[in-house]
Amino acid sequence: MQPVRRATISDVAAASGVGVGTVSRVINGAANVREATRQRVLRVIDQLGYRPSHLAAALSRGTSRTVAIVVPHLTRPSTVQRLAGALTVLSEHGYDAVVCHVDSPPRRDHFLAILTDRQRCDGVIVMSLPMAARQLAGFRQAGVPVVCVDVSAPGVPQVVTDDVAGGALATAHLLALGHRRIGFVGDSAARGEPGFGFGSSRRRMRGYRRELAAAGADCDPELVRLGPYGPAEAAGLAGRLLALPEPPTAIFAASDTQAIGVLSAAEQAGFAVPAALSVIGFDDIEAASLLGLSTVHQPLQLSGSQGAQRLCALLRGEQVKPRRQVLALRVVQRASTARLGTRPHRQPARRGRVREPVASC
Amino acid sequence: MQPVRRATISDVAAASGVGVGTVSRVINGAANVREATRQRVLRVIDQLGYRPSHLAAALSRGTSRTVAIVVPHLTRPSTVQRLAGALTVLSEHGYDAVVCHVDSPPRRDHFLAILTDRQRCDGVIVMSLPMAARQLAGFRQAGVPVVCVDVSAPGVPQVVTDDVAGGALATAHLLALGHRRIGFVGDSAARGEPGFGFGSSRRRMRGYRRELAAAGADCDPELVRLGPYGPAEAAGLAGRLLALPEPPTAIFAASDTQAIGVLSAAEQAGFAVPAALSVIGFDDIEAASLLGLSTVHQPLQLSGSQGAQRLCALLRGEQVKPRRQVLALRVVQRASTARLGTRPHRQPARRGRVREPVASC
DNA sequence: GTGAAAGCGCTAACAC
DNA sequence: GTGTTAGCGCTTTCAC
Repeated sequence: MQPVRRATISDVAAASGVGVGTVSRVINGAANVREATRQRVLRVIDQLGYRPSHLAAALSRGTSRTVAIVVPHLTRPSTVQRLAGALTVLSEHGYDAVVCHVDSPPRRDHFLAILTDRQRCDGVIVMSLPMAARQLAGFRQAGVPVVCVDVSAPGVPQVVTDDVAGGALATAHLLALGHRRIGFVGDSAARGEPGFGFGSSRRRMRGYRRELAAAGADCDPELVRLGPYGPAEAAGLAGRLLALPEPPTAIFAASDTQAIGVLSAAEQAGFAVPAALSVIGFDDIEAASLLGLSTVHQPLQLSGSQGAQRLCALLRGEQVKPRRQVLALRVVQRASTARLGTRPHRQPARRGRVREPVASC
Repeated sequence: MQPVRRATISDVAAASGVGVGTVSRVINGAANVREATRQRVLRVIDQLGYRPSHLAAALSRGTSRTVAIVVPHLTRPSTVQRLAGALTVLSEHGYDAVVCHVDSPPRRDHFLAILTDRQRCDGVIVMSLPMAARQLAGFRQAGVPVVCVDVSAPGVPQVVTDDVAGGALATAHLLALGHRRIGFVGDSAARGEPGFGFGSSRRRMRGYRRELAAAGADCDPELVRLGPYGPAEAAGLAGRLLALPEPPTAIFAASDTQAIGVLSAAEQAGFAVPAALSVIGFDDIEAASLLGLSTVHQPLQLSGSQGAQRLCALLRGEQVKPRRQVLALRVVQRASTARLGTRPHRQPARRGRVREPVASC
């Protein structure tokens, strides 16, 4: 039906009686083209149904205008928000974004390896994924700029939060409410997991332990329960916590998703929240405010957009000034945490007070 | 530090004393290369730190091995699952996936326009986004294969569910439990929204109306409440429904996310679920099972992977046989729906019974 | 099994 | 302003 051989730039040039250079200028909106010429070329382009070749342009130009985003756990609410933030910025800057979803260590290594191909992408954003020294060296050697989001890497521009401080913040909030027996529900560092052993859950737990120790509170190892990420799993862990002879009066979950599991377990076990059990999460995803969940807020979307912004700056040849950008964390108190011993007074479940900003940009 | 000019294939050829053709064969794992030669070339590649140019290879080959996914509402749980399903399959087939996140009609049109560029992508997957005839024609003319997921388009291979039937299914479930006054909470077709006026919510509502009419049940227009997507918004709508002089005894929400808002509103308004109010959602996202939410299950991830699979087949030059693939829907009953008039008997909140499969593959 | 050479379709530098 | 030309770095015949 359609002619098999599609028009190229030189077909357009010939048909409009100009050189390919001029056609190229018209296509790319260069200023130095007479309006009449421009119109004529445009008309021919339309008549011939000419569409420029993305590849040829990119090869000739020497840059693909593509950025790769390497990211595990895509289906977690926090991850998606980061991704969305990055996509918006990249798109605004005219970059295509190829998303590399990491669902296993081999896949991670695969992506990290091929992205050092020449002219595959102009830069890459690595989210929540610790990189091996060899992989970092690979990018450096290939001259492919990298920006990390939610993870650190030596010498790489990064947008992070202080998870340890955040864990401490959550714990301090509970301590301030008079709690002394505070449980923790977080991720086990499952073997074979993409970010094996270095996730945010671990760091938040460190903050929890530090704060407990500083307060001289109960550091019973039985109060710490780790398992696979997921609300149902967290519910299971919390259930066992609540079945203890001396159960905790408060639980800090490493993420809101897990905190939701904890809430569910509490209901199941007949612990009224917050009267009999205080619960605090981390992230401040959308569901948190709906459920009246107290949590540690972090700017998820912003982390993604900032990461992308920094990469774009890098690609413009600019320097990114403080290598490490630390985003602010703050406790948002809602209806799931209360003073120890308080009777079930109904609190507004929707609006939360904001407290204690921490860290800076 | 590093030599500015990086090695090309001809550098490798020269250094290993063979022609570029041979190097190309080695790189691409072609069979007809003597083992000794192969080893020698490989060694030189390593020494020179040679990395093939993705762009040059693609241009020369005439295909980018890239697939674009155009998708709105990325942060909705259902969308992410579809996306994840597609990404996995594409990656397995060696395709890069560029994700085009549509957050407004102009952006949608922008993406749909540039994706018809020659050699930009080998094919595109359009999710949950109705396409204009002109856009469809654009792809056809450009020879870029398109597959739709969660949306129909004339002449385009598509993976969908029967949302109307799903809406009817949910409603029938409530009717079977004895409910007659059944509310509906769904999306308003907000002007300026990407998929203006043709979302799944609308179709599910049609099924709801049809089923009510067929049963001769109450079709009070006051029982239908539409608003912007989101749990908080849905909670608001449900709140007003429950404040009615004669409130509904059951509510069907167009998505689980909105159903969660309804649950929250019910709690707020003092309606015990399911004793005083039955609630059913749609999608069966992870949170649904945790909250014991009855819902209409649809295979989200599968829709994405099937869409990708079909596109890959298309790109292999194969025919995709039934143009329209309809995925099965079924009601999953959990703890949020019960027979009208039933007293608050505790049901297991986690495990659900599965009922009434509908439609086929 | 291997080398030589012809493109792939465009951008950018340079001359007019 | 506009035309001409030299690459961009690879894949792929086609001989040998």
